[in-house]
Amino acid sequence: MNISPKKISDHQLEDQEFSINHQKLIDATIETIAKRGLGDTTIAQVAKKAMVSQGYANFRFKSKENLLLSSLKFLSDEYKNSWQRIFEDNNLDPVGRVIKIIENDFSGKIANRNKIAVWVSFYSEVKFRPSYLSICQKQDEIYSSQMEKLIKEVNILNDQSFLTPREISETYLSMVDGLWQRILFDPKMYSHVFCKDLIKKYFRNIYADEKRFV
Amino acid sequence: MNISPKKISDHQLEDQEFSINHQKLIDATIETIAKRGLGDTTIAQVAKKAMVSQGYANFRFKSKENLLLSSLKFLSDEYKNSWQRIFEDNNLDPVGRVIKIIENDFSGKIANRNKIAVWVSFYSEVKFRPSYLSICQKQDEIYSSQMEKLIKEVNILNDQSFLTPREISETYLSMVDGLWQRILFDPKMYSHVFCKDLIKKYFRNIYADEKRFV
DNA sequence: ACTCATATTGAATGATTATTCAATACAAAA
DNA sequence: TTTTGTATTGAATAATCATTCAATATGAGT
Repeated sequence: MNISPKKISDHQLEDQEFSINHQKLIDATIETIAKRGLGDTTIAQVAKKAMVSQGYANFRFKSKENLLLSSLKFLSDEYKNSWQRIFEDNNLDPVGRVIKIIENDFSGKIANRNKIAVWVSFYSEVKFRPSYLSICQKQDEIYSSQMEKLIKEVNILNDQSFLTPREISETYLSMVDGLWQRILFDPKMYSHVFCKDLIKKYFRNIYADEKRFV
Repeated sequence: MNISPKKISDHQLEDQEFSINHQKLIDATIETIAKRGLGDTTIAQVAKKAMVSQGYANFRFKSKENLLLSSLKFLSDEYKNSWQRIFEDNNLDPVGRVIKIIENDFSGKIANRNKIAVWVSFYSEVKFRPSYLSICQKQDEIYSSQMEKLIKEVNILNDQSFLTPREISETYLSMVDGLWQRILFDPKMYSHVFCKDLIKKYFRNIYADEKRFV
């Protein structure tokens, strides 16, 4: 892999959003990474899958690095939208929201093997590419703080004194990351039902009176 | 008499293990992956770090793929040795062993940022390289079953009826994977102490009478 | 129909890198 | 010392790819 980054302005970046080819290329990038891995993903393959010429793909995104970055951003935004909606849902009580969050984190749309493969590919490069880190980290901080706030609300309604909201939230986050990774190894064993049940049992154990954590 | 350099007998393969250069190259491979990432690791860099010629590195390991595989195997064995010893330690009672396992999983030798970076690099390729998967998976199965057995012993001595040993063990394993990954993002926040305390609190919550899980 | 600006192509370029192998160093035996 | 087998080198090779860009297509405005 040999990437020479080329910076583009924010304005140019916004203009990109209006092109149909822009999204076609991002989709093709994600599919290709999921199928062959980040290291074996070439512009030629992505362009072919998106049905544009190789030269065009490079021209549109200025560089391979930028295409990858845009794809990560897209995935990151998609995920964020899915949980943001739940945290802000006033029709649900705190426990109802926690359950929705769990269900979302292991829904077919989010926790499927292809998307996880892409996530893990980017994670693995985070240490070497500050641009990846900033996208992932920023999102994670928001998710993390929202989750902690939500647990705080749950704690008010359900007596629970030993563990702090921070601790419960961090435990949840690390379990999700770990289970996602395990889905890659053995998707049969780590089925969505298995993962959700495991996490719900964790909560059930903390909030013994709350029957909704089956 | 014309022996192809590609085919090496089992005897010769064992000889490899005794070669100083063999280990020098594996160490250099791990260092290079930790520093630059799997995708940007070249034979030339590894050879330079190991202070042998580029041609030699390839000759010795037959291919780059094989060098990477051998490095993964080495890391895997090193980790396995560290926990195997604890599971078999008869001087400790079950809870004592659990605590040692936690301490080992977040010791400086195991959970340092360089080694985690290498692990995650290989994990991210697992879906595309069956040879990586078989090494990682086999080890994980043993660890997993040993852990479950250990928790079973703990359960006998400490009253705990709601969660099965399997569930507790799976929760632990996923938390470790998740926390390791998080150490890559933010090693300051996810310090060894923080990680160990988080996991101990999990156990303390399950086994309320067991004071050793601080 | 013509002009001009923009979109898209695809072949050429140059850089990188795994792999090969003839040449050489080395050391042990004779 | 000479011979002989093994260890190691490093330069050449061939393959892969990101990137460039001159050429061409497209389509809107006149």
